[in-house]
Amino acid sequence: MFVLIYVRAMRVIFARCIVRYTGRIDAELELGDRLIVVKDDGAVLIHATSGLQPKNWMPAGSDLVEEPGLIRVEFPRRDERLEIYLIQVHSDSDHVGELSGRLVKLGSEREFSDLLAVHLGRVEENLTLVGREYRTRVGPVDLMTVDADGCPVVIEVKRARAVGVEVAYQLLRYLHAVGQEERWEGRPARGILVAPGLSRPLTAALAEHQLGFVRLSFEKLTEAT
Amino acid sequence: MFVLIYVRAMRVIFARCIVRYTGRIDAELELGDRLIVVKDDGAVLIHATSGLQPKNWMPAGSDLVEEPGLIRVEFPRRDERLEIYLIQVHSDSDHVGELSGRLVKLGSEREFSDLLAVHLGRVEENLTLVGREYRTRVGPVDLMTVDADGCPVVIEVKRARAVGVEVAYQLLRYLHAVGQEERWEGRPARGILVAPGLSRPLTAALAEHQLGFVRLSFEKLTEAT
DNA sequence: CTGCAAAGAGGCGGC
DNA sequence: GCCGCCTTTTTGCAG
Repeated sequence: MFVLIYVRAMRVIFARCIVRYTGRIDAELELGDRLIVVKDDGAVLIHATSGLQPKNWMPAGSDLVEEPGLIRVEFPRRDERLEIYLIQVHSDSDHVGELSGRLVKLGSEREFSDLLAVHLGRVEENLTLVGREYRTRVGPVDLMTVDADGCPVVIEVKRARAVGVEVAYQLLRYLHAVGQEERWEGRPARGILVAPGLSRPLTAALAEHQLGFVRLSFEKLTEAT
Repeated sequence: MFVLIYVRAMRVIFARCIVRYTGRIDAELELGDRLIVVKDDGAVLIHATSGLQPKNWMPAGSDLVEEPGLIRVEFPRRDERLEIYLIQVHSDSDHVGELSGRLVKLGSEREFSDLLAVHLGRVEENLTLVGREYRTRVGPVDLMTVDADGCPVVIEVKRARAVGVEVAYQLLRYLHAVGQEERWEGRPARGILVAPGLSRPLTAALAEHQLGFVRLSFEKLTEAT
């Protein structure tokens, strides 16, 4: 009797190598010792001995061809190509994984927005939710609402500590689009940013363009409800 | 006689583990087999057997403490913490790298912009360069120029294949700021986007706000000059 | 597939 | 340090 276990393997090579990438840009990684990770879905990573980011990589779905001293990786659909010239292989081993548990995240912006949708009073009194990820011509509004007068109120939610100026213009862009929609029958639209904090230039931009701001963090919202 | 070689090492563990991250969010990576990479600068990566991105990570500069069956990684400055519970270690080895060559990239936006700065004629005739990364109140303009009439012309350069609507508003934001600067003595400012391609909504937005567009890619610019 | 925005984004350059 | 923005961003989601 056999028991079939869904097994996934990855190959890990530590080698002195030269790597060339061509596709979205052209890049050459000069001779050095690197960790090369080849995953079973075609993803490839080239890591140096320091630094968080990989020096080179190829996406999942890549095709891999091996010749002596050379690993070719291709992603034809985007015309990307990676060549790993192996000068000296220090180690080369396969690792078989039989178990792959999920990654569970708590506290993302989506959650913040979900929670805020049922506590609109924390933003302003007498707001009614019209839609989440409400679609406009120029992108989705986090929380589309109307106030007691039936005027549209666009709410943009950010979870990041420091929010930059570009957000004021993101909000203005949505307001511009919402202002052109017929369903509001010409009533003026307002915009409100909800975030834990602002950059100084953003503070100025919000004032200049008469955009609202409510200081609120995910932590504050969860602990107070 | 001793020869001192600057050596950099990284540790590579393949293990069945549970990982908990707390800091910017809270996350739990459930029991599974993962590749754990610990670099000599404190960077830590947790990779599953598939997928390009690490499931968890910690930045370079992190502090690492090891106990039996547990690796604690901390980044106190940002109050981030990672705990790796090692249930079963399949392999654990150190890799010493003696050589670390540079990564040389060709074709980034900076280069595109540099090249365009000396070939302004490809954008429009009779433009004069005023500055690169020209600072305004709301962010840096890629190429600040003036036309033959002394009117300011803001040029935004994008290298990506498909550019989204938000770029039209980035340009409008710069135009708004430039329009308030005294040095132009009230002359009207124009904006031009240079990119290889546009999304359909962006095409509409550029027309609606009377922004210019020049279709040009890094490849085209290099081959034609 | 297109289009847009979030990400524990990371990393760079300027001030 | 703050601030804005580019990235071979990657990833996810909706129409």
